Amino acid sequence: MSCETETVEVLREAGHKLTPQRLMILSALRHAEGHYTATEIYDQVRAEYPYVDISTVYRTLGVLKEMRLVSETNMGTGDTTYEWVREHRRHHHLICRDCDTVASLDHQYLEDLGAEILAESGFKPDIDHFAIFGLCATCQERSRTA
Amino acid sequence: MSCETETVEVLREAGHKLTPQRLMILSALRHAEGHYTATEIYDQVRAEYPYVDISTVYRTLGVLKEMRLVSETNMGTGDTTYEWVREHRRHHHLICRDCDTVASLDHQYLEDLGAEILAESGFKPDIDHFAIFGLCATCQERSRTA
DNA sequence: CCTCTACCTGCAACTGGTTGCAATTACATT
DNA sequence: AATGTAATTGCAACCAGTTGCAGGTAGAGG
Repeated sequence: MSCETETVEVLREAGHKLTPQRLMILSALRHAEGHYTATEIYDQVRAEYPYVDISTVYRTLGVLKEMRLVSETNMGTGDTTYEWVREHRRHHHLICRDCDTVASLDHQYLEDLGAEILAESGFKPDIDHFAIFGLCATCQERSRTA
Repeated sequence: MSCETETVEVLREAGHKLTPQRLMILSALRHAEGHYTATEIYDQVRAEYPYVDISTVYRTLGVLKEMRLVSETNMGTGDTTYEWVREHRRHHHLICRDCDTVASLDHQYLEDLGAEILAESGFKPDIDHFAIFGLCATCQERSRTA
C-alpha cells in the first residue's frame, strides 16, 4: 500500500472516504497495465474480499473518473474499459469498424486539438483516452475493389 | 416516401431488405431534427404500428450506423442518441462534466484532425458526431477559487 | 476514547441494450 | 405468378450498468 500514499491523500483532500473496498479497487487498477472492464476489476477484488458488490465497483470507478485518475473508454466491444491514467504514456486508439483492428494514435494530435479548443472557446477538454472509429487502410482498399 | 427513394436504393444495393418496420424507422429519423434516443424512435414508430419490437429498432439503427447514415453518440446522459447524418450541418459537442452544459464545436477542428490522421497513418476516421467532455470556462473558474 | 454525521456499502429492483431462436418475409430467379 | 433462400422479425432470456434505500463505517471534533 506504500506507493499508494499520494493517491490516498488526493482522494481524502477531495472529501472522499477511504474504505477497504476502495483501496482494493484502487490497488487493482494501479498495479495493472492496460484496460480493464468493470467485471474484471470486480472479479479481482472479489478474490480477496468476496462480499463486494458490483455497484460499489461502478461507484468507485465513477469517483475516480470524476477526479480524472482513471479514464473510461468505449472500445466498441460491448463493454466499457477503465485504465489508470499515467501522465507519461498517454495514448489513444484507432479502431477499424470492419475488421476491429486496433492501432495506437500518438497523443500529440489530440493534445494540439485540445489546446486549440481551449484557446478559442475557453472550454478545457479531458483528453485522456480517446477511441476513434473508422476504416483502416486495408479495409478501405477492400471496399474500393468490392 | 418520395424523398426517401435515394436512401432506399443505397440500402438495397448494400444487400439490405426494405421492410415496413425499417421504412418507418428511417422516416422517423429523416424527418426529425436533432438527436433521438432509441426509445424515442421506438415510441414514434409504435404509434403507427404497435407490434414493432425494440430490438428491431436497435438492429436497424445498427445497420444505418454501419452505413454511416446515422451517427451514434453518448452525450453523457445515460442513453445513447442517434441522428441522421447530413453532410452539410456537421457538428460536434463540448459537454461540461460539472454543470452538464452543452456547447457546439465547429466541424473544422475535427475535419483537420481527421485529414492529418489519414495522411500520416492511412486510417480514415469517421468524424460524424463527436461528444468531447471537459470543463467549461465557468466551472474551471469555480474550481480554481474553491 | 467516544460521539456524531455525512458518506459509503450491499441489496434488490430496475433500465438500456444485446442475443439465440423459430417463424416469417423481401425479393431474386425462374 | 410460383419458388427458394437468406435476411429480418418478435419474443424471451439475458448481460451491463444505475438507482433508492436502510443499515453501517470513516474520520472529524470534542
